[in-house]
Amino acid sequence: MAKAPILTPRADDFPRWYQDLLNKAELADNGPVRGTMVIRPYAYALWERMVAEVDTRIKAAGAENAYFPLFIPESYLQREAEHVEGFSPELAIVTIGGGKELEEPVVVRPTSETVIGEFMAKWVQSYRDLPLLLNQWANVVRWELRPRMFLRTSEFLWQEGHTAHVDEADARAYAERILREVYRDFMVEVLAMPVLIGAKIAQERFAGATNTLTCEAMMGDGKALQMGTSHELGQNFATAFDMTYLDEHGQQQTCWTTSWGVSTRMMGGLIMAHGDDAGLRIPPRLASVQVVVLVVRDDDGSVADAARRIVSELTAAGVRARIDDRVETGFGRRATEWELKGVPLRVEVGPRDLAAGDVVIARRDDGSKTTVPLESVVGDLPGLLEEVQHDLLAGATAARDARTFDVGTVDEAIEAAATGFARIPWRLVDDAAIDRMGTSAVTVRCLQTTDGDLPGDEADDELVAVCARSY
RNA sequence: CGGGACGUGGCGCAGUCUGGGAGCGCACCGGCUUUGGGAGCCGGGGGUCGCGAGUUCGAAUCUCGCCGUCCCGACCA
Repeated sequence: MAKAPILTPRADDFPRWYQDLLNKAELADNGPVRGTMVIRPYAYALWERMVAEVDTRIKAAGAENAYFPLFIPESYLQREAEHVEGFSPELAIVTIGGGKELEEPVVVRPTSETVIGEFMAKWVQSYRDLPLLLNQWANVVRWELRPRMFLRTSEFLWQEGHTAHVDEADARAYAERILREVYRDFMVEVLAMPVLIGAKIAQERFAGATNTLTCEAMMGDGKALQMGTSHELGQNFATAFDMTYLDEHGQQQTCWTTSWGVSTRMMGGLIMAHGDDAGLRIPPRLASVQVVVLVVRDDDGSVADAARRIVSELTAAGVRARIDDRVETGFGRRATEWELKGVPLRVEVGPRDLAAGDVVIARRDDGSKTTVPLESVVGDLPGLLEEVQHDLLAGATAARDARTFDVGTVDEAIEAAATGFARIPWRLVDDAAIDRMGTSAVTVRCLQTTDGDLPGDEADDELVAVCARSY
């Protein structure tokens, strides 16, 4: 009598579960060119919600949006040695335009430090022009050898912020501010993902950065995912692009710059952090559809009328609600579809409910159902959405903590990282240890203070290295 | 890019070893009955068997090449 599972159970084959979910929840398809993907409307609606929430926070941090070209002269990349070395293997380069060989090949941007640096240099003349705080929403291309939908695709959508500052302290403070007030705040408060913040070790830094800060999340299989990064670029790009200004003493100075980004990779993180064997579980503050009002059946049109009334009242109350009145399709199928898509709350209305003056509310996060009076449902739902939001974060935090282990040796770290995160004193991790962990696919995800904050002035031997397998 | 597995209607697969009718389940379309957890019955539509060569009277099936997908590794913000 047991039906075949809708999705491959996560415990059986996590990657397969992920693929199944992308298909069944109508999130994405592979594109015709290897490594590319088509983002379907439901997933794109979620991305648009992410964009809206992140964009609001970026603007609150003082940055302005602009747009720079997709094509970058190859020579720009070459001006910063580490940068070009880091990106060369994954560049897409256009050599023919308009049917003719180009005099200088153009690269399809893998990131825009170089073009933006060129223009920042032009725009910054005085210390009064600083800080210069820019952001752009764009697509970028990095030719990937091993693509994975949303997590690593050859083309992806993202936001890249680029800023220039008078000195190192100001640049550092801004890079940290973005990490805390934009990225972590968004991930914790909206995505309900309890991300760790920390600094990357030298080997894991962005090509051309002097310091890379990161938000790391734990996925449902215990592996880590880098959800966003904020870089201090020192004066590397400022020097390469002659980004200078006159200070208040009339002295020529070189800027200090930062860059920071989050991408459609966060979609993959959202899926793998909250998804369960029945599908997605979208946190309410993110959800493009927070409540679906499902007409169970309708003999005379009265049920649909009641459902429409609920939807319009919810909409008026600021809830993102929609109706499902496809009564020609069975109840069970439709309930299953909305579960796959992770809609946080489902309101079920049928003739029996209506006769009793009730509706049924089903929570996606814990599967519970409660019957409530029709009159109170609209008033109750906003609070219930917040409760679901809170419980998803609490659940993800508990799941992460249950798989996080403080260890005292590299061997223990490797063992703990097989199922989750290992926290080990950084002073115990030398180059040989990093190599040894590497053979078990374990890497240092970030360095933190013992209480989980960004490294500051403390000596290295007081820091903790969080180690894990990762995507 | 190295190792492995796999490409057959939208999805999941059988058929390939041993060459000769392109099939099954789900999904889709129509009708009737249904509708409180993945509906039932009847009737339908849809596939150059990944692509290209080759062997053969004849290729989904054998050979070679290429492309793609998934896993592992290397690489990678």
